[in-house]
Amino acid sequence: MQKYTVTAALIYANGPIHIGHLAGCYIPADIYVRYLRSTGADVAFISGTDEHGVPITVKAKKEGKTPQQVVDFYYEQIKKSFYDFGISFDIYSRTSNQAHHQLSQNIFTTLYDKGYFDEETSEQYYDEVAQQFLADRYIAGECPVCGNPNAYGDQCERCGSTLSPTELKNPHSTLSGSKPVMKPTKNWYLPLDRMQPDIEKYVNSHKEWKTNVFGQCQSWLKEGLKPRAMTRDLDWGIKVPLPDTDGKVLYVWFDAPIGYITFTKEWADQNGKNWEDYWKNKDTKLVHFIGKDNIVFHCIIFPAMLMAEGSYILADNVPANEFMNLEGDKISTSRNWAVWLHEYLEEFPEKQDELRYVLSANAPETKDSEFTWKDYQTRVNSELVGVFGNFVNRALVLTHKNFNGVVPAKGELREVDTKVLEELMAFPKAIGEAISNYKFREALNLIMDLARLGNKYLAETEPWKEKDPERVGSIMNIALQISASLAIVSEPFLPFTAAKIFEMLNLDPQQWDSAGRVDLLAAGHKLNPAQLLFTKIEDSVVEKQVQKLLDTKKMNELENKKKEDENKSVPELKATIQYDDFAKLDIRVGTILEAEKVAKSDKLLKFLIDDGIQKRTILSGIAKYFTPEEMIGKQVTFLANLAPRKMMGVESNGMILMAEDRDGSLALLQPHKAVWNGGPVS
RNA sequence: CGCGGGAUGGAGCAGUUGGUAGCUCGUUGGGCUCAUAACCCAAAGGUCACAGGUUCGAGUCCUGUUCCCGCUACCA
Repeated sequence: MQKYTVTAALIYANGPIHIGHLAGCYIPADIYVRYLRSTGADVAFISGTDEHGVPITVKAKKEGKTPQQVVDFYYEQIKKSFYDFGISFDIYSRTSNQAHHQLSQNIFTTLYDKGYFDEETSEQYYDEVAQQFLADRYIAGECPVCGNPNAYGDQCERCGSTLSPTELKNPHSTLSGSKPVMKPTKNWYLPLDRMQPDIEKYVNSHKEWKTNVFGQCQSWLKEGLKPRAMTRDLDWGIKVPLPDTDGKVLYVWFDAPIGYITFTKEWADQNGKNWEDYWKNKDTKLVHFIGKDNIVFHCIIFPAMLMAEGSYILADNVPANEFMNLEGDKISTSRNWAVWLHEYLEEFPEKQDELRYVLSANAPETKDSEFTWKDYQTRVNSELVGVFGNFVNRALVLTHKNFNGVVPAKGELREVDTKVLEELMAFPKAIGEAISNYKFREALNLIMDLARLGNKYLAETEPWKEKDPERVGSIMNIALQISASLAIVSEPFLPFTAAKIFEMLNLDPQQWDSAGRVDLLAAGHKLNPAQLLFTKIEDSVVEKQVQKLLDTKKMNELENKKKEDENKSVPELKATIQYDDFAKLDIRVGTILEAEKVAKSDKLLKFLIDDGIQKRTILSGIAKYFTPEEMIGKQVTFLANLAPRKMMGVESNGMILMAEDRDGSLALLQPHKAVWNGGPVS
C-alpha cells in the first residue's frame, strides 16, 4: 500500500488563525489527505504549532506572561479552530514537547558529529538590561539617511532604506529601551554554499513542482546559497546540545520542520505504527503543504538538513499556495484585518463547509486571490444552495413524495438515462486526478458539474409530469445514485455536508472506489427524511461583516493617529550653534520640473529640479502626502550641498525641506513670492 | 537595482507539449414549476497588459516596456 506523509505548515503560536491560513495551506492539505484516505492509501497527516523564537518572547513580555503561557493559550485555541473546521490531522502537536526537544538535539548532534557545521564568532548588539542578544528588528535608532529617529535595525520605515543595525545612530533596544553594546558570540552555521550542488540536483529533479515554487527555488540557487546560522542567542527554545552554550538555542527554522518528524513519531507510538515507515522508506511520498513565504525553508533548508543527516527521505512535492487578500487589502494579524476562524464559527454556526467551499473555489493556487463577503454570499447562494443542495433536495423530496422514501427500482433505461450514467461514471476519475495533481479548484468545479448534471437530468426527464410510475421510479433511482456519488466525491471538500447526505440516504460512508457506481442504493432501501444541506445567506448578514471590517479599518486609523499624536509633542530645542555652523548649509530655492514615483518604493518621489545652474535629481520620502502631478511647477526650498546618496538605486543630490505637522503630514516651504531659481536662503 | 510569480469578456478564474479562446457568477431573452423565486436552454460580451520578434500559425516561445504581488515587517 502506498504510504504518504503529508504535513501542513507549523503555525506560529502567537495569535489566532484566519481564513488566509485555511485557504493557503490547511484546506488544500485536508482535501488531499481525505482523498488519499478514501482511496485506501496509508496516510499520516501531521501538523502542530511552532512555539519557539523571538516574537513569542516579545508577545509574552508585552502581555506580562511567560512564553509558556502564551503558547499554551494559542495552542489550544488554534487546535480547536482546526478541529471545528474538520481539518483531519492524525496528530496536532507542538514543538515545546520534550520529545521534540530531544529529537531536534539529536539531529543537531548528528550533524555536528559529522562535522557539518561551521563555527563562527561575530559581534552582535547585546541588551544588558534584557540580558539577551538583539535581532535586527529589535534595535531602533536614528536613520542615517533621512534622520527618522525611529528606524529599525533592518529598515527605515520612513525613507525605505535597507539598513544594518550598526548604521543606526543612537541605537536602543526596543525590548528594554537601553543602549545595546557590541558583544562577541559564537554560532553554528549550516554551509549551504558548499551543499549547493546537492541541493540543486534535488530541486532540479522536481521540474513538476508548481511554477511559483520551482521559480522561487531557482531564484535562490541562482543568487548562490549562503551559510545560515542554525543557533541563536536566546533563552526561549531548544538548548544547543553542546558544552558551554548557555543562553543559546536552536534556530526556530532548524527545529520547526523537525517537528513534522517528532509529531509523526508521537502519533506512531500512540497508534502502534513504525514512524520510520513514514520518514525513512524511499517509497513513501512526503508532501509539504505551506504558504509561499515558506518555500525556501521547505525546498532548500530543510532538505539540506535532512541530506546532511543522511537517513531521511526528501519532499516529493511542496505545493505552496500564494496569499489570499481580504476585501482589497492584505490580511494582517496586527492590523486585525482578517476573518478569524473562532469568530466566524460564532457568527456562522454550522457553516464550516460554506467557508471551506468558498476558500477552495477561490484558493490562491496560482496567484494571490481575494476573499470578499459579497463573493462568499454569491457562491453560497447560487452554487451551494442553488446547484448542489437543491439537486440533492429535489432527488430526495421527489422520492419521498412519490415512493414514501423507498428507493424505487430502475426499469428499462432510455438513451437519456444511459447517457447520464456514463457521464456519472467518468466523474470520480477526473476529480481524483485533479486532486492528485493538487488542482483543487478544478476538482471542485467538476463536483459542481456533477450536481449540474443531476439538475439537467431532472429538467430533461421531468419526472413530475410523468404518468408512468415505473418510469418515475427509474428517474428517481438514477437521481439518487448521483446524489450518493456526489456525497463520496465531495467528502474531501465538504465533509460535514457529505456526512449529512449519507445520513439522509441512510448509507454508510463509502470509499472512493464506489463513487460512480449506479447501484449504491438498492431498490427497496429506505431513506431518511430530507433536510436542507445549505441555507441562503441574507444581504444583512454579509453587510454586517463588511461593516465590521470597515469599523476595524476606522479603529486602525484612529489608533495610528493617536500613536502619532503621542509621539508628536513639540520636539525639544536642539543645542545652540554658531553662525558658522549655519553658514555651512547651502539652502536654495528651485522649481520642480518633473516628478515621478520611484518604482517599488511606496514612500519615495523622484524630482528633477531647476536650481538655476543645472537640473538636479532629488529623492524625497513624501509620496504618502503628495502626488507627483501636484508637485510639478512648484517652487521648493532645498538643501543644495548635502552629500549625494543612493536610494533604491537612484542618486539623490540634495534634500527638499518640509515642515512637519502634528499629525505627521508635511507642508512645502515656499517663498511667499516667486523668486529666481537658485536663489539662496539665509 | 536585482531575482521569482502574475496581468485573459462587467467580476472571479481555467487555458496542460504553440493549431477555431473556455468555466463560474453577473446581464438579457426563453422554458419549467418537483425543488430553498431554486432549476434548464439560449444570447450578448474578450484586438488574451503594451510594443516588437520567431513561426505556415502564439494567450501559449523569445526580447523590451508598464503595473501588481513576493524575496524585506506580525503573517499561509
